[in-house]
Amino acid sequence: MSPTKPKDDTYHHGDLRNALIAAGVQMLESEGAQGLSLRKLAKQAGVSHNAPYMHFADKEALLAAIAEEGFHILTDAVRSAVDTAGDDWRQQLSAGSWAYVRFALDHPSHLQVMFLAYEPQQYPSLYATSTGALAVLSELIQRGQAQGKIVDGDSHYLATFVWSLLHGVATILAGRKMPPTVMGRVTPQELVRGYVAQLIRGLGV
Amino acid sequence: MSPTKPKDDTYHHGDLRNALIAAGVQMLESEGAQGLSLRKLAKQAGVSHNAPYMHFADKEALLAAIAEEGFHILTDAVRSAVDTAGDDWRQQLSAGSWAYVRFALDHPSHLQVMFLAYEPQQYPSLYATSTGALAVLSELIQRGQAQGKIVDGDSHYLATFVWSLLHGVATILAGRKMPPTVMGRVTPQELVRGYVAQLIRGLGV
DNA sequence: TGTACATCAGTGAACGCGCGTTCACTGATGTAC
DNA sequence: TGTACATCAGTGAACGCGCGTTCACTGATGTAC
Repeated sequence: MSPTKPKDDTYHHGDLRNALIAAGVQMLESEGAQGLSLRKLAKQAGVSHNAPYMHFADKEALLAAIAEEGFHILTDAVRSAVDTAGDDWRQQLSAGSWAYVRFALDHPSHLQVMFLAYEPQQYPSLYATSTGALAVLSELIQRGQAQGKIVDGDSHYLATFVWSLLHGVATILAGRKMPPTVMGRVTPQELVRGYVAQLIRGLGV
Repeated sequence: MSPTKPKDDTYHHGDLRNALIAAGVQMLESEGAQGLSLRKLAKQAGVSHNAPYMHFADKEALLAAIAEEGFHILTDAVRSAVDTAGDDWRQQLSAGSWAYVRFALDHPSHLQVMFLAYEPQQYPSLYATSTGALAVLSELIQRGQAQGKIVDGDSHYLATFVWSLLHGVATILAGRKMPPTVMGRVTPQELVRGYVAQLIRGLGV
């Protein structure tokens, strides 16, 4: 067994912190936010129920770490969708937008935990990470402005506008609140695509 | 004691169902969604801890009723803001939008409970009520179209676009995720006002 | 009007459970000499 | 290289608690006759 490998069956877990976070991500999917408990996570990580306290002050701290991981996953998903969408700027925006909403539909409980009102001073790292997707949108908008596809103006502010729209559809769809009069005619992806088109029309030069 | 008055200190509560819902609304504010329990609600309503089962099948059913009440409150707030905003259409949209977001800021835990993914078939009344604010937006947009303030097109669809934007800002602000680079310069109300202006510019004729 | 009775909306005790957290502890690891 | 020792990351038992739900029950109310 090489010393760089994660060691199994040892007294020291080696990477319990990350194992707990991973278990949390998975458990949010299978049990929902309500059913997530410290003890279950410890069990899932194959460790005694109080071992988590070596790495997290309390349950909320662990929850915050799981939320932060969610923002990493979400940001990566949006970024990679944008990066692989080809050269057309509108395509890039559309792909990134759909990636955002798809995350919400695939992981509704995770999104819910991510958008709890954590005290920013208490979890500065979470706070910093939570604007990752916004940063991607911001860059994208700057590129759109450079290419003359979209109005000039504070790109960061415009990005929050787009973010709000995306986060709204995402939450409404994930909460099953979009009325059947709309969802009967259109898939979620088509809806988002339509919104983005509307958005570009609105922000167009 | 007149027979039409709600009776105090009787064996039969008289309006326990609504009392439990009211207690729930209040408790969401004081304790958050996590801290809401059947037993506490019963206690708050001055009734034994299992009396709620006379009116609700289980905890989720009570939660759904509290969510539904939230949609009523939200819808009324938006409608009354629109109705009292004077004759200017833009003012009406702006006022209604701010009412929506303000509800989220004032009652973040209630909003959270409202947007859980309840099974629509199981709670049809909740499902119907949940689009109340959207209906108000829809009427407003139709009025805007009639007045030539805004592009033609499916008003209901356009309303979901506006709703998504509003719900997004609301959730992002309530979850304390709007970056300080934006919030340092602007109040929530100014932000929403700016978004609405941007929206009208985008949807303008 | 008085009475019997069905129905409704509560009570109080009890269930089993899983929770977050604390405590004293111990095995594994790394390092100074 | 070997050894002593500090430090770190776990364990296992125990705490007190509040939870949702079930059960057998009882008081209050309305109605048929």
